[in-house]
Amino acid sequence: MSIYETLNPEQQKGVFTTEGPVLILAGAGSGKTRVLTHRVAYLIQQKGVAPYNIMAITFTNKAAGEMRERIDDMIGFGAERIWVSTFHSSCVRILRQFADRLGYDNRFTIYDSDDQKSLMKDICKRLEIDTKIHKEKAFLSVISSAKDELISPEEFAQSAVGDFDKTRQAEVYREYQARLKANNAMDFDDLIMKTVELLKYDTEVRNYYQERFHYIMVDEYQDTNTAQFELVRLLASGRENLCVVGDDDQSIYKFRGANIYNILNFEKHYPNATVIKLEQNYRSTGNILNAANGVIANNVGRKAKRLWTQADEGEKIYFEQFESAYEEADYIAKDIAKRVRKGEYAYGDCAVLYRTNAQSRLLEERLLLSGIPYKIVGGVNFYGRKEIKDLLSYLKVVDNAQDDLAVQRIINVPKRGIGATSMSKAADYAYMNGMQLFEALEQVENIPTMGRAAAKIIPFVELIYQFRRVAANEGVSALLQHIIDATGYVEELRVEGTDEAKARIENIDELLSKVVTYEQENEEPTLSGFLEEVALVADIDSLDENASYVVLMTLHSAKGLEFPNVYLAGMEDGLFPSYMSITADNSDEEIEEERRLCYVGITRAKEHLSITGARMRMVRGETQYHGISRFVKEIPEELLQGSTWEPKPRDERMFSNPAPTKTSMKATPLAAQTYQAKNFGTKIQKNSLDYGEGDRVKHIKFGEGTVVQINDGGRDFEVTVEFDTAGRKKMFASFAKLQKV
DNA sequence: GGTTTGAAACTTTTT
DNA sequence: GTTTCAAACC
Repeated sequence: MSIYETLNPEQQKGVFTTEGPVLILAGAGSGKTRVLTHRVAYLIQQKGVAPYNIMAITFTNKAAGEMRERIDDMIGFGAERIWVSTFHSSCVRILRQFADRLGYDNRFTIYDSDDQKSLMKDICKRLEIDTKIHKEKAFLSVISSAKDELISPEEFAQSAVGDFDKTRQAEVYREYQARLKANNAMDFDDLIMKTVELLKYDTEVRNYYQERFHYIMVDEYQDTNTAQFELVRLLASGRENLCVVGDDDQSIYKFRGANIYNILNFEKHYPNATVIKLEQNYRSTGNILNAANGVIANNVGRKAKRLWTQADEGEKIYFEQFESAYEEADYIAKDIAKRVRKGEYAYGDCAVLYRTNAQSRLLEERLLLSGIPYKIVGGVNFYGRKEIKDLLSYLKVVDNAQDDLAVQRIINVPKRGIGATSMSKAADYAYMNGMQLFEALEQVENIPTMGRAAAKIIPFVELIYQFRRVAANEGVSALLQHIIDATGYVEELRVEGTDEAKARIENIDELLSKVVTYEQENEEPTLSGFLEEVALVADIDSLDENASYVVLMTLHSAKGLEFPNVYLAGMEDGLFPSYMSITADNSDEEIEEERRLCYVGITRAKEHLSITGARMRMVRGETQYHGISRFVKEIPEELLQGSTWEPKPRDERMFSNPAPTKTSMKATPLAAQTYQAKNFGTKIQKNSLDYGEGDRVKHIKFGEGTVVQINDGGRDFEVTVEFDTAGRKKMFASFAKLQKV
């Protein structure tokens, strides 16, 4: 029996239709990855296509890795010659080869959003723009959108004529781009845009890649932006053996420039396209699927389709609205613990999904208290940590002397007595003479305004020279170790001795082992190669599905994943859909995007789905009151169990408005449902302390300790605790949430 | 030049 | 509730 017989007829069609443009509309859980991997196998085994001629593009490294692994299993030898990678790494690979044709050095640096922000800050200073009025972030977002649409600084300036604000943006954009180039750096958007430029204007390069890639496949096509569309179009032009897979109902990255019309209008771009719909779902139970269908049916402007399954109805969806976010988190933690205890699920089968990263804190607290192993995806990226960025900046300076930003970052880390004044003198001198910062530092004795600081700068320059000599003779890991030793970075942390410093050292150790892994896994490890790999990883890439912990993440991060037991937390109007989307000018569109996000969330669940919300929740230190998310009300009622959204008896002192009934809620304008009340619910129960001086207590972060002193601070008690490991801390009783042991 | 302190902004989502 | 950033102080 051939491997293709296990596929359903539509999936087979997707595999066997190899020539010409193909659009596969693949609903959630319809086996699109199976189709893509089988398609690759079919091309190689049945059509005799060389692996070398096949390209598959995804959005995350994780997706690319999984696809590569599955293809490896199917065809074995030769699979490594296929290009399976993300948009960004594909582009870097092309640019490392040909960036010199655009006037860059092929060893360019990749700037992350932190780097972008520092650069922008500097530019605003140079252009004398008051960042109190015009935010750096606003400029960056304008520039990013322009790049997504392939609008160059020059074109932007032309379209800005007569518009004062836009003219200023154009100037910033031009300067920003000039500085990136001077620093021999590209931001994320540049990676795509510059590759498109290269393919568009350099016939030789275009021909080279068009000759190379005979068959191109793109995953998650609904999330491509204009630049990515153009990139794919250029690579595929000629043969046009282009197969795109996507689901318009799962398009959730509009804010990042994703153009939903890329998928909706695919048949217009390619009139001879074959369109295949995968509507059979192999993931979820009937109830979960019907809930998802019920919600998404409220969107207009989508391709008609309806997912179905052969699976049983399964359990009903559990829904409950809690009084506070605290109780909600408590319920989720207890429910997970209960199900694991009963042997129903392992920790690794459970995922908690939410709209915003900020929601993770409460959940984390409860899980920690219940002793449930968990992992939070997103939030602070490993490579975003200070100590990691510092060390990476050393590597960057060694690799690319033009990277002013990296020089700026490390010149006084660890402290060398080179302060802001000296650095701005050096930066001004470099700016005046059209040289890079490091060049200016190399000839610091020529900087007239520089006084005694010069004596401190010379050893720094020498240090970098020394690192370069090491880099020339030894591997990346040896270089990094040398940098750590020579700068005394870890030593300084060790002397500090605090828990935070210890955590930093651990992170640095992890960085070292990542370098070693990189060296082992690559045939030709290089410093640039390592830095590139580091720049392009996303947090989700590190997720291991077989691990035994509960996963907490945003709905966005959850796309493409599946779990037997899923919790959708914070299903409240004003949080999800977000207040921003409800009040936006184009509210209808924004709400539809949120609804797609909800659809993504529901369809992550295989067997069991719990939907929860809270009436009361702290947002930015302010207590807010929310009604139940409108999306919950779009789920057919017969699919739900648990408490429905009938209002519960409520505390009259807290709510002066009459409780909305089920029918009146639908009619009530939103503003009435989502109101804020300052200082409500934050009153402290002053007599509620169940511990006293001398008692043993437990704190979430600091562990156990002894209460030394309790002071009546008026509105709250101020408690001093001597912790066994963390030392003496003073804290307010209402915040510390100490527990008597 | 470095450290401390207080105010202000922040949160929608990220390759 | 947390983080970031500037001013004031050492």
